[in-house]
Amino acid sequence: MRNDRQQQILDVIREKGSIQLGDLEETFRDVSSMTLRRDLILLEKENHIVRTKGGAVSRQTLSGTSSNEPLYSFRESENHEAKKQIANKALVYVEKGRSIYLDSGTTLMCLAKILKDEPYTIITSGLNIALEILKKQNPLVICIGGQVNRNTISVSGPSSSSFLDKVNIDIAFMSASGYSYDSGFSVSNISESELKKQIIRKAKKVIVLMDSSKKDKALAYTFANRSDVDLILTEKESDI
Amino acid sequence: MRNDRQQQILDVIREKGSIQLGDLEETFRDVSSMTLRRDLILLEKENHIVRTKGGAVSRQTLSGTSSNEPLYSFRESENHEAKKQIANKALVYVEKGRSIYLDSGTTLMCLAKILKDEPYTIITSGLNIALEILKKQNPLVICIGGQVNRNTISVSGPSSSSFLDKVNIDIAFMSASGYSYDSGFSVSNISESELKKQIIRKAKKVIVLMDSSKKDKALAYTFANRSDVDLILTEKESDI
DNA sequence: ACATCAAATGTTAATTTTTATCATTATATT
DNA sequence: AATATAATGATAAAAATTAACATTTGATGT
Repeated sequence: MRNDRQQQILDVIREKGSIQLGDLEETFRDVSSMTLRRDLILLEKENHIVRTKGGAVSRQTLSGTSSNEPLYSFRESENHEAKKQIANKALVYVEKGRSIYLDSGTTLMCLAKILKDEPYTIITSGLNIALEILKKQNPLVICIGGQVNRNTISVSGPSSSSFLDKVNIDIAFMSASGYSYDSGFSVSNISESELKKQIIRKAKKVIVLMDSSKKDKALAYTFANRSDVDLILTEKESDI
Repeated sequence: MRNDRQQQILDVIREKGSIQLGDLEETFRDVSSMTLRRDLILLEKENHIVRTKGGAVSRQTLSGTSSNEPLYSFRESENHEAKKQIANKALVYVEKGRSIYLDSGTTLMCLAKILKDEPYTIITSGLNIALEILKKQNPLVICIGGQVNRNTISVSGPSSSSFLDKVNIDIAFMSASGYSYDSGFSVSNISESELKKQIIRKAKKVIVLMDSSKKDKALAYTFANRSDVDLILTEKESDI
């Protein structure tokens, strides 16, 4: 129904909020602009985006903020089953008493939901993730400061960096918008990329949670190479 | 800034969710299509719509499935009516383009909800307040980092302080748990008290929003005296 | 391996929409 | 009334979209 490229396009649009056709042409040099155009037409038919002149914007919804409701409407989240599987795999690596970083993103939100209510320190850049963990009684929640991105509901920016100097991270669970052998792990937002770099430098152990649709994709900003991370968890049997 | 016709166009787009330029031309036969086009450009600049090829869609339908959701939909907290009154009084002091600090607390949440969707920088320690402001299109949202308090859903702590060094605050809207002539403004949590102190030092103008039930109460930690703040807003006629 | 079909993609011209520019008309200000 | 300023109109140039058809790719059955 929707192929890999189309999924990736949707991911980028959701992350950035909007896109220009020219940007897509640069990212997907191996297909014609007409194909990309057709991809956008499909995504618009599926009601995920609205096409504009020369591009498209995301229809992604911020739903009610009564702190009990999830911020993303999860039924619409793609690959939800895969994400739940990945989160379950990650659960094994979460140890009581540790200092744990949870990146932003829907996969990490899945992990946040199923985390045991035990005393650890959860550090996160995702506002919705912080609120989710707050529902539990025992974890200490630390939210990174910075400018909030409307699309990812996560903070980043220069002020985030200095904030991180002071915290220790035992284990970091990271997300990525794309991974390829040549480009490593990448996202489409530079300040989020910088934040991720810094997290990875600080963390003693780094685990990337990534459903397989992200594989062989390269986005604008690489934040890590394969050798920078300790483990990649996917929904497939064999992790990369 | 926005004329009658433009307001009418926006109303129609919001009601129908989207519009085609042709429909507008039929409705407004007395102006040229170029003028209607310019109207749409203006409305897009104001972030109320997104222009598409041959028309436009409302940002409300873009970002909200439940456009019917009432403005005040959160649970009635204690003294809710008073808080709404106070928030309305505060609204007058909010100027476009400024850098504004919103403290945590339900009164400030009231203010967050009724803030106009205009371009200012909102700095806040309240995670729920940040999320509320994020629903709007224009404000830049900056969230302070730190440890999150489960009861107030707000951040504070040593790391918050260094974060604040880098931001400027034109006007700070503060809350308090108690006020008395002798003890000044007080709260019951030391790190929140420290954060408030620092905010007040940095802000060019300080306004305290406080329903009258807080009067003549003193809590453990004083963060300011009457002379440290410029204005106190209450639900009563005469502000203190 | 081959033929065949269907789906996906590429190419190009025609069409539509948008932008840019400048002329014109309204509105306000002194 | 004179002048400036803003809003609108008209039109050509530019850009993006669509439509139509050609080509490639990938799967399937023989």
